[in-house]
Amino acid sequence: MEQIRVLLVDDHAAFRAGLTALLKPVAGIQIADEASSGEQALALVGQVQPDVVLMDLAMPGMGGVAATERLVRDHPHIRVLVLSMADDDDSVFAALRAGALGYVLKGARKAELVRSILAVHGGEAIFGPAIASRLTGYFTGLAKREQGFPELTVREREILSLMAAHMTNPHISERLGLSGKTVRNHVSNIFAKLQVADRAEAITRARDSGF
Amino acid sequence: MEQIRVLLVDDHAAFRAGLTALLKPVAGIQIADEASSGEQALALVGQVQPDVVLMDLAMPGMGGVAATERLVRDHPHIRVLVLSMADDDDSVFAALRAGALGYVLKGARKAELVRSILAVHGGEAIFGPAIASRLTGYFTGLAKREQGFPELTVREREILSLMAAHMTNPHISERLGLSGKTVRNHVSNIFAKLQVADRAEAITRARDSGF
DNA sequence: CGAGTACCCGGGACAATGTCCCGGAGCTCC
DNA sequence: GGAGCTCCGGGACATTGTCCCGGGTACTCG
Repeated sequence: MEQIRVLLVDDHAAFRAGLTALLKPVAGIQIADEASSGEQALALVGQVQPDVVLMDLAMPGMGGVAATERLVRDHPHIRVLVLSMADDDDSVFAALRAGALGYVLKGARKAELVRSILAVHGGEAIFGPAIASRLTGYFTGLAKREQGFPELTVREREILSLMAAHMTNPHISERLGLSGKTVRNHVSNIFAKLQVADRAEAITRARDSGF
Repeated sequence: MEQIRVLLVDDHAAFRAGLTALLKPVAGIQIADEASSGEQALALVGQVQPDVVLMDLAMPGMGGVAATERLVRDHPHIRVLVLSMADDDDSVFAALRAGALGYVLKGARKAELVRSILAVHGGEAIFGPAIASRLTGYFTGLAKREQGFPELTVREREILSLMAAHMTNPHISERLGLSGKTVRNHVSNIFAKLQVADRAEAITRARDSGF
């Protein structure tokens, strides 16, 4: 049976030891090595060749976010699973932006942790319950902003999309073969329907609505 | 051992049958019922009381997205795992906005599917490999947009933040006790530094950069 | 101390943007 | 045959943005 090689990155030796003891008896998972800092992790991945890196975020020196960013950039085949205490929005989204495939809190039960390692190893993305609620909150929050988007005519939607692409009125009129005046009138009507005062706000609204 | 009650929602009877055959022998998972449309699923959840709903997206009548939206709104304790053919951005993010906790492609292997059901049942969020890459692309794409935000002076940041609040130049000048002309000049300088042409784009940039 | 630099404050002249009017053409629905 | 839209444009006007300009202040460097 092929083993999943895991690299542990955490500044607390006791936590690494506990994790090793927890994962040692699991079939299919093998602790390849440990690192106590982001710098050390980056230095080790070359020779250790892990499949999955279990990454803590709060560490002295280079934090887990920066380490993750460099790791996924230099070794795209390695999957990073963040294992952190922090469940605030900033930490979660910073890890995601850095390229982490998963995010699990340190309080996770063994079954959840093992499942997460297996999932991440297969290229799946997985997030613990507390993190999952932040993620869905993020997207359904977006959805909420979408509601109440007024109905626009075909022409108006066409023009709004060109506006959202940061085109000036003359460019739009040229593209559509219209008079500059007509475009400005359409633009004005769009503003009225969206209940906004200017181009800037109209584009913000359109963007938030996934236009 | 407690069973996870799963409700299958898909308009193809053959696919439901295949899925049932696949999941039947799995310990801990139980197919509670099947539905062939979004409407039928909504009608069934009350009496079936599933823990997890396996939801297809492309269905005649009410689609999976709309069904998911109503389902999570009316039954927050039920977790929705989308099982779809579509791997485009629109489908994935529409499902997320609707409140789905997971998204797996129909080509997924049995192990991945079972793992996803278990994860979603525990409140975790999980996404198949193809979907995971879209998700990380979304967030690392955000990160890319954030970089390279030029340095602005104190005054300029002050004015930009008021612009982002959709204030007109006269309002800004009044608020700051400046001449309207001065504000316009500041605004113009901000545009030059941000390398944008108008208010709209400046605000978009500021927003994307978490200003 | 003087020179240079960066920031802040404004004016002038001009182009682009947006507002509130107006009328005409096509189109559907009753 | 209206009644009500959407679309197309004009006129007059205010706002916004651009590219110039100069004066004042504060800071650093030689």
